[in-house]
Amino acid sequence: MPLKKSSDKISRVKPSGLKDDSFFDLVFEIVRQVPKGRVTSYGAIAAALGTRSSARMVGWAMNSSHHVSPTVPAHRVVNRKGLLSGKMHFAYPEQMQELLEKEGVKIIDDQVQDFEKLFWDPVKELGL
DNA sequence: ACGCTGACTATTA
DNA sequence: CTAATAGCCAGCG
Repeated sequence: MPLKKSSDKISRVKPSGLKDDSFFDLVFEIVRQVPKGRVTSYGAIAAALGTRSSARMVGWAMNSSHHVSPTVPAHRVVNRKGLLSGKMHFAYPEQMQELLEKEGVKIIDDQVQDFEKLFWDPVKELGL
């Protein structure tokens, strides 16, 4: 892969307004690849990046996804139980469920129905 | 600079 | 099955 060593250490800094080529961008790319009407989990994304234990950072990355373009379908990312744990971080909590249902995903009491069937595993689908 | 928090998960009891 | 605990690491007071 083309490496850009502008410094002796890996860049994790955030130069004023400039996007960083860290973990965060990788998360966004994977989330954008989630097919419509499917969902995935934070842990699955973290695992695809090789940082299974850092599932929390995936959620944190989602938090940054708001000011990233193109739009990141963060509503397709739920926790491992299929619960819409991140719904309260959207513009308004019901938005996440609305978007999912619009894509054909059934949700009852913040729980994705047929979660295992709709689950899209990036590790498996991307062949990692 | 230190400590707490958090859109999580795997492990253990 | 549920409940409690540890690990994870970037941001914020």
